[in-house]
Amino acid sequence: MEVSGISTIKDVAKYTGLSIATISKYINGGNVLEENRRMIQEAIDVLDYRRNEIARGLKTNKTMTIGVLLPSLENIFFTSIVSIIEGILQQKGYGTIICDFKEDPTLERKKLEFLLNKHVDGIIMVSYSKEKEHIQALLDKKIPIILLDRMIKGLECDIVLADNLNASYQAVEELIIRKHRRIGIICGPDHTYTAEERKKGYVRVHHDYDVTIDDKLIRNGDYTVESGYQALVDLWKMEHPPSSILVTNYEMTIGAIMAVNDLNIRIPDDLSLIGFDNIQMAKVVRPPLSIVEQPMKEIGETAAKLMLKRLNNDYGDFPEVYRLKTNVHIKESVSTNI
Amino acid sequence: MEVSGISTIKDVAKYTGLSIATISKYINGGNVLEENRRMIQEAIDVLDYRRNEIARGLKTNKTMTIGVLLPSLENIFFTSIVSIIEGILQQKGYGTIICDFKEDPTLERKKLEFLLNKHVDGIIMVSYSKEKEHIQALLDKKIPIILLDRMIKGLECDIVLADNLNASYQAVEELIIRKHRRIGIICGPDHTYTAEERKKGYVRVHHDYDVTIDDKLIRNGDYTVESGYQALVDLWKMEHPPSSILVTNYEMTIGAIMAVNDLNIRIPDDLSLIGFDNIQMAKVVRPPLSIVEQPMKEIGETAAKLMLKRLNNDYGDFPEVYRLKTNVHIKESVSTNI
DNA sequence: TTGTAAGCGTTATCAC
DNA sequence: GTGATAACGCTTACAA
Repeated sequence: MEVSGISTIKDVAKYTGLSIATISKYINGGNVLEENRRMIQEAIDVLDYRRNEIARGLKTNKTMTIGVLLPSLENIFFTSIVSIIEGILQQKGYGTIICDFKEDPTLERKKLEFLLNKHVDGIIMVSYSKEKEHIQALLDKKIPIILLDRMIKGLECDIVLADNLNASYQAVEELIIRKHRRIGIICGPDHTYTAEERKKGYVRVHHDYDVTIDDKLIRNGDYTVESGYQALVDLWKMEHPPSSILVTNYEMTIGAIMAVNDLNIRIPDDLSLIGFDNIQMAKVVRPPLSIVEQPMKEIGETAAKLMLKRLNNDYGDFPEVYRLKTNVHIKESVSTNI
Repeated sequence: MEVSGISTIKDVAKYTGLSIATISKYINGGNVLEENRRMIQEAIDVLDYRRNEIARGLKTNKTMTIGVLLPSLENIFFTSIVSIIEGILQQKGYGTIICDFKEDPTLERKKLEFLLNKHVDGIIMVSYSKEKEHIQALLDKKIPIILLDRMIKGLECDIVLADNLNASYQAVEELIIRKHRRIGIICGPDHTYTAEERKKGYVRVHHDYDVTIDDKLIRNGDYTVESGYQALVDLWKMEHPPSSILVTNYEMTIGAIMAVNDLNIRIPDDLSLIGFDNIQMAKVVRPPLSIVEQPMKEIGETAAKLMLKRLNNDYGDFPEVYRLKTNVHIKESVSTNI
C-alpha cells in the first residue's frame, strides 16, 4: 500500500478501526492493549504518519520553534554560536528559525516582528539597537528572550556574552609584560557596547600597571575591514608609532593585516600585533597571529540551555548574566620590546 | 489599556462588537464598512493582535516555513548562501528553519526527518548521502526539494550548484597558459560529487592542451585542513615536485598554506598556488592568493527563487538544473613558469 | 482500555 | 456587509 500526501491520526484510526483518541494516546505514550499497539504501529509505518506539530501547537500553544536573530550570517563568530544552539535545541524538539538583519537596525525591528508573527516560543538575539522598548515589550509578554554578545543598558534581560573588558585587558597585559609601553588599539565604534568594554580593558590595564596612556594611540574603527586598514596606516604613520597594536574584532584584524602587508611592516620586529576572533585565519598568516579568542561554543551552549530553562518556565535567578571568559593566544606575532 | 498575553481574533471581535468572521475578512483584505474598518484597526493596534500563523496553517495546510539542511554552519560558503536564501524567503513570509548535520550522514537523515515532522513547506539541502531513496520519498510526496552544491546520480530533482568541472578546468588552464606542465591537484574524497567534477576538469584541460598527466600529481584529501596540509607536504617531497598546485576547497587551502609556511616554500618563486572559496582570506595571506570563487550569492538567489516557484505550484521545467559559473581570480601567488 | 466530544485560532461557506 | 458555523489535526477531560 502506497501513500499519497500526508496522513493524519484520522487515517491511522481508519486503518486500525480504533478511535482517534486511542491513537493519540498511543502516540503520547499512554497505555494501549498489546494487540492494538501492534496494529497502530503497523498503520503508522505503512501510512508514514507523523504527528502534525502545527495542529498540536494550536492546542498546546507552542510552536516548538525558537527564533535566532543575528546581525550577519557571514560572520563565523555568530554562525558558530548558531550551530551549537541549533544542535541543542533540536535535541529537545525545537526548530531554529534564523533571521539575519544584515547589520541594519531597521531590518532588526522588522525581522523581530516577523519572528513574533511566527509565534516562536522564544528568541535568542544579538541586538544592534540602542533602544530597549521593543525588547521590554516582549519580556512583558513573557516571551523568553536571551540577548547575546552585547548588553543593553537598563534592560532586565537574560544575557550571555564574552568578558570583553577582560579580553582586551589580558591581551594588552601580555604586551605590557613584554615591555611594550606604546600600545595602539583599534577600537570599534563609540557607543557600541563591545567596543566600549574593550576600550575600558585597555585603559584599566594601563592604570593597573601604571603605564601612561597616549590618547593618540586609541583609534576608532567601525568594525569593517576598511576601517581596520585605515586605522593601522594612521597608527603607523604617527610621529611616534606604537611598538604593538591590538585590533578588537575580526574584520578590522583582516584590514590591519592587509595594511601590514602593504606597508611592508615586519611582524613582530617592527610591530607586535594581536588580532581578534578567527583562530583559523590566525594560523595561515605568517608569522602566526596572536589572537583573542571568544568562547563561541560556550556562549552557544549557555544560551541554548538558558533558553530551555526559561521555556520550562523556570524563571529562577532571572535575569541571569553570563560573562564568559576569553582566551588570549600569544604567537610569534608578538615579541618582547627592546 | 494594556495587554497581557497574546490576543486573538476573538478578542478583537469582543473589542469591536463585530463577529469573528468580519474581523477575519478585514484582515484578509475583504470589504468592510469604513466605520468598522477603523474600529477593527484600532482594536488590532490596542490589543497588539497578530494573526496566529499556526492556526492559519492548520487551515491552509501550510506552515510558511522552509527547512534548510546543511553539512556545516561553520563554513562561510554555506552560510553566505543561507543568508541570501533567508532574506528572499522572509520577504515572501517564509521562515527559514536551519539544520546543521555536522557533516554526519546519520545526522543528515535524522534532521531531515525532524524537518518533515515540523511540516516545513519545502526543503533546500546540501546532501552528503549517497543514497537517493529518502529524497525520492519526499519528491513522491510532492514536497518541494531543492538540492544545493552536489548532484545525486539518478535522482530527478531540482538542483543548483557551481560548475565545478569548469571551475578547476579554468584554474588549471590559467596555469597551463603560464607554461606550467607539472600541475599538482589536491582533490576531495573520491566518490564525492564535487571532488569528482573538479578532478574531471583537471583531466579534461590537460587533454585539451595536450599536456601529459602524471597521476602522482593527483592527491586525494578529504576536504579537511589536515589533509590539505599533508597533501601539500607529500607533493612537495616528491622526486619531481610540481611547479604549481590547485587546492580544491577552502579547508584544504588553509592546510596547504600552513604547509607552505612550515616548509618555507616561496610563493610563487618555488611554487604557484591556487586556492578555493574564501576571497577574504586570500587577501590577507602574502602574497595575495589566487582563488577560485564560487557564486554564493547567485546560488542562494537561484535556489530561493526556484523554491518560491515550486511553492507556487509551478512545476514547469521540472527538474531544473542550474550550473552556475565560477570565477578564477589570479593574483601574485601564480607566476609564469620558466 | 477505549471512545465521545469540546476546543485551540483560523478560514471559508453559507445564509441573512 | 455581516454573522453563524463547520472544518483543519490534535489533545484532553470525562464518560463508557
